[in-house]
Order: sequence, then structure tokens, then C-alpha cells
Amino acid sequence: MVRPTVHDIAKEAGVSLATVDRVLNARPGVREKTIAKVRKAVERLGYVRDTNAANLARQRQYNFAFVLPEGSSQFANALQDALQEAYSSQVADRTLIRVVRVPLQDPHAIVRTLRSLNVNRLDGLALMVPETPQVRDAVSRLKNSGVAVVTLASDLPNSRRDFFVGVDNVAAGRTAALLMGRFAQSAGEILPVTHSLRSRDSLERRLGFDEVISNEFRCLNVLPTVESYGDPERMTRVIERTVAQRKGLIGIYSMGSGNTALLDAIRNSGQIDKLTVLAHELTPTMRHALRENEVAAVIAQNVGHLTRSALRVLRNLCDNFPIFEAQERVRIEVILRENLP
Amino acid sequence: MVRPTVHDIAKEAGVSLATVDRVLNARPGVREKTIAKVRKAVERLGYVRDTNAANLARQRQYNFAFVLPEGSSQFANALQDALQEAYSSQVADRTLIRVVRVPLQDPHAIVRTLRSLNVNRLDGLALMVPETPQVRDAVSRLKNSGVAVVTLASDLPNSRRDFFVGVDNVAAGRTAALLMGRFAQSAGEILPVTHSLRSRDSLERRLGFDEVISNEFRCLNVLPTVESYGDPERMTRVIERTVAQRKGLIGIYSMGSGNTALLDAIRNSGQIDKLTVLAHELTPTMRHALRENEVAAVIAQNVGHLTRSALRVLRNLCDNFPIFEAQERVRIEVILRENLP
DNA sequence: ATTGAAAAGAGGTACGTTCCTCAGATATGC
DNA sequence: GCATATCTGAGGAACGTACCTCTTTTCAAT
Repeated sequence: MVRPTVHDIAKEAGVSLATVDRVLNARPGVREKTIAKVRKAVERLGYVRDTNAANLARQRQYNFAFVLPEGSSQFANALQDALQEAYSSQVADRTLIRVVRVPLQDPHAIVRTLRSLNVNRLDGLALMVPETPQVRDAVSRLKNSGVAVVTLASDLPNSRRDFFVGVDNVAAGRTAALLMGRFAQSAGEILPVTHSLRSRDSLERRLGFDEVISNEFRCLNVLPTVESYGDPERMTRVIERTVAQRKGLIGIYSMGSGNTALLDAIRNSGQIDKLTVLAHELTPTMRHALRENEVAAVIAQNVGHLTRSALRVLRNLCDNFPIFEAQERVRIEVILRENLP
Repeated sequence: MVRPTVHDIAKEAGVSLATVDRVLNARPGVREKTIAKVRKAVERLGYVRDTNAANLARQRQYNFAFVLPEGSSQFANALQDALQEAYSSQVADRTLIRVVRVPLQDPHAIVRTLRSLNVNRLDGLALMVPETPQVRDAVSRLKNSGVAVVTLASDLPNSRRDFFVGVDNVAAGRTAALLMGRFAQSAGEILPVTHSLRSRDSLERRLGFDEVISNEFRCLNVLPTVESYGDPERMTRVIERTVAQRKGLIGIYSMGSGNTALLDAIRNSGQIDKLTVLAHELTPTMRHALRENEVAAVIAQNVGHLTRSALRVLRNLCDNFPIFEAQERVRIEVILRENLP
């Protein structure tokens, strides 16, 4: 009982191999009746296409680019590492990946980069940048050139992007709130921090966080969000001032990047072991802070899943295949000191 | 810049294609120096074997069996579903999987099942059963017949099994303890429950749990473990009695299966919203309980990962390939109401 | 120098699919 | 009935690797 091949189908349907091939690959030039015959034979024999052989023969090359934030972003570094790993394993076979890093705070530089991509040599693009009108336009241009576009981790909901790969950030914020509420041993104030609320992910997390806190943990009071705009010194100043002045402060919720500076500031305030600190993304900094009990929990998304999902979606978009949304839903992971991977 | 092939390696190393093939597939008949030459060429060119072509040419068929607990185990059902899914996707191609369910409480039935496996038609076995001397012997027999054996979710550490696929259950217990300690709003007693401490996973979780509670949460007192031995009525009786009598009870930690009966019992006690309940494995029962706020958190392992990992490990064992332990380390997931997948 | 085993080369076929060409068949419109 | 367009058939060449046989080379021990 071996697996049937296209040859078996051809014999069973009483047609030639070429016709079977045309039917299986939905190429034109076959009558409806003949198509039905082949379909029946496929069903009767339980034929399943051998994807190994198909991929080998097809020799399809996917050219993808990943545009990620530049420099100090540990999360982006982790993503790039995951891509490298996908590349050297079989996950990314027949796909060429180019990673471009762009400065987060400079929308024009981002757009320049997006413009510089050679759309003739590009099948798909994965994008992790803040939402600005210029970026939306650039995405529109790429879509017009027939490039598949997915947003990664941070969505651009009003752009023409094809798909968003990443966690539901509202739910991530809700998860953070639930943890904050349950961990808190008394009433008090919570300070939300991020590099910028222009980043869609931060904004959505804040929404989710507020929702749960205001519905279920009335004794907690969420302060206005502190934005650092990627400036460590600004972060340090604001945190030190707030911690010193706000005597009712019991927790800090970091919704974006820049956690290294944030943690340093909290440490300097001398209050780190009195505060419940929650943050996102499992970077080396957060890993260390978890071990030291400085951070209560980290809400993370698995960068390996993220990259694999992005690649899968981009490939399917290129081939006009359907996307199985359930499979692409990235999980919200809760990392504590004891389940650090 | 296309991917290099074996031909390119042969040219680069200055040897013939046959020699490259011998080196890549670890066949004998090549001098150390030549092996080194080929290895260098592989590295210089960044050669990665095209697994599509390799699998196509190899025509290898793997025959695997999965022995899982019978009947009511929702976790085992989830595992079987995950296997089915792996089977119908490309994850399990060229592998034949047979699933056998055995009664957990009957070591002799388990051994009978293991004996009934035709070792000539079997390349590998994944096993999820409690640890008994008879099972250890059966594993030994299978190993003598050249069958690769991995334990799944629940380990058999003193057997001759090749590998354990599953979470570090001590760490899972520690994670539960950390959550229990942080969630608890006052001092009090914690009741640990399981179907049987003979199950290696329950035992280890209890160890990890006690470690963290006794080191860090002195105000919590862990009671002796209640064992239900798979009997729902016994479970109901014991739980109802304990909840009624122990006024200081603030939490319940379920380390094993049988959570449906456990939850029913707690519900009947009328104390469910005063108790912090933690349990393992994300079954439909637990999913519902999380949504209803009856359970604070579930510590889970991803059954998809588990099965994929088991398959990968079994295949590598069959081919005498190395196992990348880091990749096979299954994560301990913390599931709350808000990050339910 | 001769021998012999180990090492390396040369060349081939096979895996199942894709995709191509070219020829022959069938249907359609006039 | 004939031209024309549309289907279908036949055959074959790839894709990259595995694995086979049969030679030839290498190199150390005699």
C-alpha cells in the first residue's frame, strides 16, 4: 500500500500525465468533464501531492525583505537571530531573506528605505515600524507593485497591508492588567511607560490594560503614560521624579521597548523591590531582571513563531493560497522567573 | 547567489561528488583529512542540505507508535488530535503513526500492549505511562529489538528510554508555587491534589512546588497530597471534607489529571471564589474554568510542540542523528483568562 | 618493487513532481 | 466540410540528493 503518484492518477482516470498535471495545478486547457474525471481518480486513490517532490521540481524562489527597528532594540535583534535560524534550517528553504534595519523615530528614513527596495526582485515584505501616514503610503505603493506585505508585531491597521503577524496586543495588555491586579497586595497607583504611544502595539496594550483594571481592579489607579521617545536620559529623569513623588505608586507597566534604561532608573530610585514591574518581550535585559526578582513577569511573544508565521503567510500570499488564521495566531506567553526558557 | 549544491561542494573541496556524499551521510571510506576538506567547503559555501530533495531520494518510511492513556484523559485526547494534525500536514510525512490507548491504572495491560507491538514493523515508540518495574522491563525489551523509545510528558528516568520529551516538571511545579505565592493575599493552607503520585510528573511537580513555597512563601502551609486514584467519587468526598474542615485553606494545586471531578467538588463546596486554584494542562474543562474565573491560572505544555518534538526526536534517533536538546526543550506556558489561545 | 586494502573518482539511475514542446484529437463556428 | 480554436496526449528534461557499481588512485606494509 504505497502512496499513489500522478502516474497512478493518470492511469486511473484514463488520461495522460500532462492532463493530470494541468488539473492539479489549475492550469487552463482542460474540459470540465475531464477535470471531474481526474478529481474522482484523485479521491478514489486518496492521492496526496508529495510536497517534497513538488517543491524540488518547482524551484520557486521567494525573495522577502524584513524591515526592523535599528540598533538598540533587543527585540529586533532577537527577531533577526530567529530569521537567521529559520534560514539555516529547512523552515526557510527556497526563500531569500534580506533584513533592513531602520531608525524608529525617523519616519522619513523609513520611507526612504521602503522606496529603495527593488520591487522587481521582491516578492514579499515584513514590516515592523510605527504607524505614520508616510509609511501607509509607502505600503500602498508596494502593494501596487504586487509585493505581499505583512506587518510584524506592530500593526498598521489602516494601511493596505495583507496580514498582521503578531499577538493581539489588546489581549496582551489585558493579560498584563490581570497579572498586575492579582499580584498587587494593596490599593495604589500604576505607572504605564513606553517609548511612544504612536507605536500601535503600545497603544493597544494600554487600551487592554485600562479595560481590565477599570473593570476588575478598582483599587488600582492607572496614571498617565510616560513616553521616553527613545531617549534614555528623559526616561531616567521622569521615572526618578515619579517614583520619588508618588508615594502611592505600587507598580510599573512597561508597554514598549527601552526597558534597560527603565530598569536602571527604577533601581536607582531604591524602590525596585517594593514595586510590581511588568514588561513585554523576553530580551536579555528582562531575562536578567526576572532572575533577580526585579520584574514580576514578562509578557512575550515567541520570536521563532513570529518569524515562521510571517514566512508562511508571505509564501501563501505570493502563491495566492489561503491563510489558516488559526495557525497564525501567535500566543501571548507569560514568563516568570521559574519558567524562563 | 543561489544555494550551493553538493556539486558545488565537490568542486570547492576538490573531491568527487561521491566523496562529498560519503562525508555528508557519514558513510565510511573517507580519510580524516578529506573529511575536513569537505567540511570546510561546506562551511565556506554555507551549504545546507536540501531536505526536499534528500527526502525524495531517500524514500525512507518511519513506523512509529504512540502509547497514550485511555479514555477520559482530555490531555491524551488533545495529544491524539495534535498527532492527527501533524499527520495531515507535512510535519509527519514519510512517517506512519499508530496510536494505542492503554488503561493508566493497570500496569499489566500496559505491558501486554507493549509486548503486542510487532518490533519488526516498528522504528520508534513514544510512551506516556506511569513508572512501574514492568514497564521499565518492557522498554528494555524494545530497546534490545532496536526500537527507539521516547517518553512523552511523563518520564521513566530509570528505564532505558532514549529521550524524554516534555516539560521540566520540577520547574513547572516551581512556576505553580511562584504564582500561588504571588496570588495569595494572605497566609493560609494549600491543598495539593493529583490522581496518583506514582505518576512521575505529579511527583516532580510536588517537589518543585514545595521547594519554592518553603523557601519564599513561609506564610503558606502545604498540606499532604490528596490522591484520587482516578476515582471521581473519592475525589469529591475528600475535597468536600477538606474544604469544609480546613478553615485556613486558601488554595488548591492540582498536579495531575481528573480536573473535571475536582472542579465539580470545589464548586459544590461553595468556596470556589475564595480559593486560588492552579492546575496543569489546558483541557476544555480548564479552558471553561479559566473563563469563569474559577481557576487562577493553568500551567500547560503545548501539545503541538510536544508531538512535533517527539516525532523529530524519534526520526533523529532512527537515523543516528544528533538531537538538539535546546530545540526540544518544551516551554512551560502560563495561561490566564486573558491569554487563552 | 610488489601487494592489497582503503580511499576516492566516475557515472549512472531513481525519487515524484513541474513544466515544456510538439503533435494529434475534438469541438465550434461559418 | 473546412478552417480555427481549444483540448489532450506523449515524451522528456529538469530539480538536488541518495545510493549503487565499477574503476582508479593512494599509501603503507611487506
